[in-house]
Amino acid sequence: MIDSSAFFVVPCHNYHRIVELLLSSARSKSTPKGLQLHGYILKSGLFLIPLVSNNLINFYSKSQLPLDSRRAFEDSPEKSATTWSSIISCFAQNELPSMSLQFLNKMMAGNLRPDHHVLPSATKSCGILSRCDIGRSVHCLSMKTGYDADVFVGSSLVDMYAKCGDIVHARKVFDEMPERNIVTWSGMMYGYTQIGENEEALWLFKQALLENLDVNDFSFSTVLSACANSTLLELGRQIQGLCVKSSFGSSSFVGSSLVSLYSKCGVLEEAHRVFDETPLKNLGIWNAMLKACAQHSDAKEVIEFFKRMKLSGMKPNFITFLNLLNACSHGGLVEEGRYYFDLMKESKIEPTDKHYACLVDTLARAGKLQEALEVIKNMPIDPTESVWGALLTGCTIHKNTELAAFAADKVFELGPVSSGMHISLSNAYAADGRFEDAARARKLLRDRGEKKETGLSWVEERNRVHTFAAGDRRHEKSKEIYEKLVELGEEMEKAGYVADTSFVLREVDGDEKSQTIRYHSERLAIAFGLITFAKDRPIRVMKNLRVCGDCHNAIKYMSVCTGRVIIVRDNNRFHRFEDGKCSCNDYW
DNA sequence: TTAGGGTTAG
Repeated sequence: MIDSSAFFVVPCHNYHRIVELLLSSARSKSTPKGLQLHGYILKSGLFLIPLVSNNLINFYSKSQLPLDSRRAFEDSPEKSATTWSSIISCFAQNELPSMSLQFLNKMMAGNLRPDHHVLPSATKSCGILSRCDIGRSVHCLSMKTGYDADVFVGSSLVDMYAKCGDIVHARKVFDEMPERNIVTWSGMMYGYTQIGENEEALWLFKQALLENLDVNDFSFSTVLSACANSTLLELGRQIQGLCVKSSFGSSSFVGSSLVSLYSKCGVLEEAHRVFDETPLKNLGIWNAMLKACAQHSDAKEVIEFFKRMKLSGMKPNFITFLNLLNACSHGGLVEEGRYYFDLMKESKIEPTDKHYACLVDTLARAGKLQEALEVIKNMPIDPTESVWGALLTGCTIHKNTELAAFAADKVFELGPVSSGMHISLSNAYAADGRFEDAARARKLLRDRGEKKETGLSWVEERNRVHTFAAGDRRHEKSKEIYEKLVELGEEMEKAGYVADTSFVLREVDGDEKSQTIRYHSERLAIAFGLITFAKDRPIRVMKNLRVCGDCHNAIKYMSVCTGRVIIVRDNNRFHRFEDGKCSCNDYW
């Protein structure tokens, strides 16, 4: 029932007052007030006035009620370009991008030309759908109508191409635009971070500063995530300073990027501080903090944070659960892993292959190989490489060579395999005595001209990054680094360290094996840290691959012999070595 | 006195 008595004070002929009320309901997100207004508008016949019905469409759009918006659109007697623009933008903003494009077609079928308000919305819809093909048509349309010179249209095109991964066209549009603003620049920076060209994104940010553009929370969060991706701690700190100065320090988007930056750089305390100091916490910052705890192997704390998050009224999404499940698998928490997996279904969130991979990983690492296999068999979606890969890893740890080879077969059946996977497959077959298949896996790797990703470790020193590969002698302090490692090696052996050469897969004799292992990239990076940094400063090393078992053991001895804290981040988590122990409890 | 473009967390 709609009660119009509340509007007795509103003179019927003054529809401007109604428009004002609609606008203020949209702004204050007061849906009930808007619904009452709608009743009044219908009763009084005011919906016949285009300005009123257009505003009604916009009110529903801002209230995230696109279907009601559509009804208001249908009721509107005179559909001008503005009316179409309102409804097309409504669908683009309310997760109905396909419908937004359908309405663009309808608009054109009625001989109305899309203008500079419609085109950005339509382009945005193409970006959301990752439909570069349709996006190109909209681009052509913009050029034909001359609206491609408009800064809104151009910026939306840059973003659309970036979202579709077509950085070349994004850049072409960007370069050819007659006028650019901070939105255009942010879109371009975002595009580069999406394809891993973080340095290019940083360079653009610097240009934006030099051109005196008003950088804002959007640009800050993007550039900070570029720093996070490249673990550029010092640069990130400097940019944080700029954020604070320009009063974007309390933005939750900026906060999420900062939490992620500090977490990825191994400075967990700072991540906590940023989290605590961000006044309005959105889902992103909660997820970033959960991920930070998970990366630093604090499964219990992840669970505590999750409880706090629910108490604060924040609803989890699929990323939240991915972090929870990840924490459970790293912490060896089998029961908890199962619990959160079921909780996700209760929360009506469909598990993706990555969620299944986490569950399988948890079970398989704990030695529950048959259960893990059952989970895979009962999956409602097709198991992917990461799911079978998780089973394979567990089988390797628990030396079930037959099941490992079976998992490897399944991976092979899926078709092309990612580069690191060939080695795992080959090893699984070899362990099961299937040498021909092992050779086949290796041959595939060679045929495709792929090499195993080179293992690299790096250390940040002020604004410089020192990178090392295994056996690398290119560094200017190479001589001191190797001397340090030899000296330290002797102390470590006295303390009881024995090199375990089974981690070297190449077929070489024993001596050469221990030589190779002695100079893995992380050891060179640590030695550099030892001879460079003050004694009380932790040595932070980043690595792109997993740390091998022997290095993991060796670094424990290094922490004892030198009395230093050594923090190593591998491709998915942190190891904090202190007094001969590692924070991962040897479970990684 | 209506309508348009960019961000975080995986």
